Amino acid sequence: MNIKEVARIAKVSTATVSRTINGSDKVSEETALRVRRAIEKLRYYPDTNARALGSGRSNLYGLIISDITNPFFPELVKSFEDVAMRHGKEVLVANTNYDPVRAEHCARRMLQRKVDGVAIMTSEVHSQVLEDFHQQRIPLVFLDTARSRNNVSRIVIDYPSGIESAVEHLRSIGHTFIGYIAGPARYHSARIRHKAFVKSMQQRGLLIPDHFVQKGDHTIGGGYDAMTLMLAGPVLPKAVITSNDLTAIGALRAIRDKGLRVPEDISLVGFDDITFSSYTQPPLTSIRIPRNEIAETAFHALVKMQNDHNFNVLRIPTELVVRQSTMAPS
Amino acid sequence: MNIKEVARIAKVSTATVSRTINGSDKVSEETALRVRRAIEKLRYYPDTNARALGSGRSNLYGLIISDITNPFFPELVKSFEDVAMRHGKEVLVANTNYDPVRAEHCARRMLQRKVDGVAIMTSEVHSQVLEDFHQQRIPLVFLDTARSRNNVSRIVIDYPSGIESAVEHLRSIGHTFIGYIAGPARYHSARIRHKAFVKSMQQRGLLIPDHFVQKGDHTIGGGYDAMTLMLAGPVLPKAVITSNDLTAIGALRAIRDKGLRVPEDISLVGFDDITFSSYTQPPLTSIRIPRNEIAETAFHALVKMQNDHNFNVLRIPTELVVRQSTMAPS
DNA sequence: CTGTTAGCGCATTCAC
DNA sequence: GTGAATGCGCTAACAG
Repeated sequence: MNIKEVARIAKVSTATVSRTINGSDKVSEETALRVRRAIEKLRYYPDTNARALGSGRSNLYGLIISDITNPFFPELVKSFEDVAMRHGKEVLVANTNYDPVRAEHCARRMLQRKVDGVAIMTSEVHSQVLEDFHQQRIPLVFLDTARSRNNVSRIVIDYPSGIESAVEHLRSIGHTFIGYIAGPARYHSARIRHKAFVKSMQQRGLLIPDHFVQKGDHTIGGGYDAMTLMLAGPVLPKAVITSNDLTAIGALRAIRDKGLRVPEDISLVGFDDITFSSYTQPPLTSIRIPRNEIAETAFHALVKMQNDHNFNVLRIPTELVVRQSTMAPS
Repeated sequence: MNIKEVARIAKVSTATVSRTINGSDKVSEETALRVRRAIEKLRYYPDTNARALGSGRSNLYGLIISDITNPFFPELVKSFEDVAMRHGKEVLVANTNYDPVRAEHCARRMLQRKVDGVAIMTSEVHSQVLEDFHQQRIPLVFLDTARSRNNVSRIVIDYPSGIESAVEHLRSIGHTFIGYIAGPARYHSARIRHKAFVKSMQQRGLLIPDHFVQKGDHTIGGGYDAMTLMLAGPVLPKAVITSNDLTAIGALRAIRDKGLRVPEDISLVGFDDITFSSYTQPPLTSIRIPRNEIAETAFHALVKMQNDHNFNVLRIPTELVVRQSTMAPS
C-alpha cells in the first residue's frame, strides 16, 4: 500500500495525493475529497521514513535525559510528549544513563534520524556531536548550561529563589539553626543551590556552624549518611534544607533512627518536589521545579528556533510547596 | 554528506561503502579500511530514514506503555532500552495515557515507521491496527492478554503464585485474620490477583469475613478509603494484602490515621514492588514483578518471531520480598 | 571481491 | 489546480 495505489484509485497523480495529505491549499475540495476517500478505503498510511527522506524534515523532536528511573524525569518526558503530540510532532526519547559515551551515541542517533530539534536535559552531552548539530542548523535547547550561539537556547531554572523562599519560610516561623545537605559539586545545579543557601543565610545574619553543612550525593543513602553526620555534631539543627528530595528522604530516616521526630524536633525541606514527596511520612515540604513548564518551554524554544535561529535564555521559576515536614521550632 | 561522497573519497562504489557499513564479509580488508578512513575523515553517518526505506527494515522496536509516570513503567522502559541497545537496536517508546484513541494513534505511528516489532505493555490497544500489524507480519508481544496467532506472543506474569507466597508467609508467622484490598475489576491482572487470594485462603481453611475484602482502584487514595472501610468493620484484620503498592501506601496511612501501627497491629503486603516501596515507613513487604525480566523476555520474543513467526506463551515468576511491614500477630 | 543499476515511497520542482 | 518527472540516501540484486 503506497501513494501510487491511492493515486490510481482516486484517479489523480501521486503529487495530488501528496498535496492532499500535507494539506496544501492548491487542491480543489472536490479532488481532495476523492483522494481522502481512496485513502480511507485502502487504509493507507504514509511511510514516515520515505516522508522524511523526501522532504528533509522529520517532524521528530529528540529528548535526551540521563535516566528515566530518576523520579525527576518521567513527568518531564510525559509533558514533552504531550506538547509535541498537540502540535502533531513526535518524540524520540533517549537515556544517557549518565554515561558520556552513551550520551554521544544518543545524540548521534538523533542526528541520523534528521530530527527537527533536540532538548538536552542532561549535562553529559559535550563532544563533537554538538558541532554536527550546529553545522546542520538543528535547534538545541539545554538545561542550565549552554553557550550562546545560533540555534541554541538555554533554560535556566531559578534555584536561588527556591532556596531563598525556603529559608524565608523557616525564618518566618522562627527558625535560626538551619542546616544544609548539599549535592555533588560536579553538578552545576547543586553548586548553585548550595551558594544560594549560604547567601540567603548571610543576608539574614544567620550563622552556619561547620557541621551544619554536609555533603550528600543526591541519593537516599547519601542523605542518610549526611544527616547522621550532622546529628553527631555538637549542636543539633532545628531545620534542614536538602539539595534534593531523595536526600531529604534519606535524612528523614536518619532523623527517625536517631529517635528524633520530623517536624517536631527538626523541620525538613526537600528540593524538586518529586511525586513521591507528597507521600512520605510526614509529607515533605519541598521546592517545586515545574517539570511541565520546562517541557513546554523547551518544545516551544525548539519550534521557534526553526524560524528565527536565535539564542534565547528562558527562565523557569521555582516554588516552595509547604507540607507537613516543617513547623515552628519548639 | 552522503554515501556517494564517501564512495568518491574512498575511490569505490557506493555499494562497497554500504557493504562496509553493514559489515558484509565480502569486502576485502584493504578496501574496507579505505572506506572506513573516508567515513571517519568526512564524519559521515548514514541516514536512518534512507536506510529503512531502502532495506525495508528499521532496526526499530516499539514499546507501548500506558503512562510513564506510573511507577511500574520506568524500570521496564529502561531495561527494554538496555537490551535493545546491547543488540544494536533502537526503541521508540509511546504513552497511551490510558486512552484507547491515543493508543491506536501510537500503534499507527509505529506501523508508519516500519518497526521490526512492538511490545504492547498495556491493554488499551485493540482496534484495527492490530490487524494491520498482522497483515504486515510485524511481531507483537502482549502483557497478560493476547490471542494465539502467528507473530504474536504473550507474556504471562504469575500473579497467583505471588499471592500464594504472601498468604503462606503470613500464615507461617501465625496470621489468620487476613484482609484484601482488590484492584479495579476491569483489569485482568487485578481479577487474577483477587481470585488467587480467595483460593489461597480457602486452601488453608481460612475464613474471609465480608468486610475483609474491600475494593480499591490502584491509587493511594483508593487504598486509603478501602482500608478505612475495612477498619470500620466489626472485626479488625491482623494482616492485609493489597492489589498493588500504591494501594498499600494509602492503606498504610489509613491504618496510621486510625491510631494503629504497621506492622505491630496490622501487617501489610503490597504488590509490584515499585522502587518507592523500599522507602516507605516501614519499608513495605511486597510481591515483586521483575520488570527487567519482562523487558528482556519481550525483546527476545520479538527478535525470535522475526524468524519463526510462532506464537509463544512466556511465563514470568513473581517473588515475595519481605521487608518490615509484616510480623507475627500480637 | 567490486561496480552498475534499479528501486524503496514520498515531496517537490516545473510545466501545463 | 493538476500531472510528469526528478531526486532524497541507501540497499539489494545482478553482472562481472
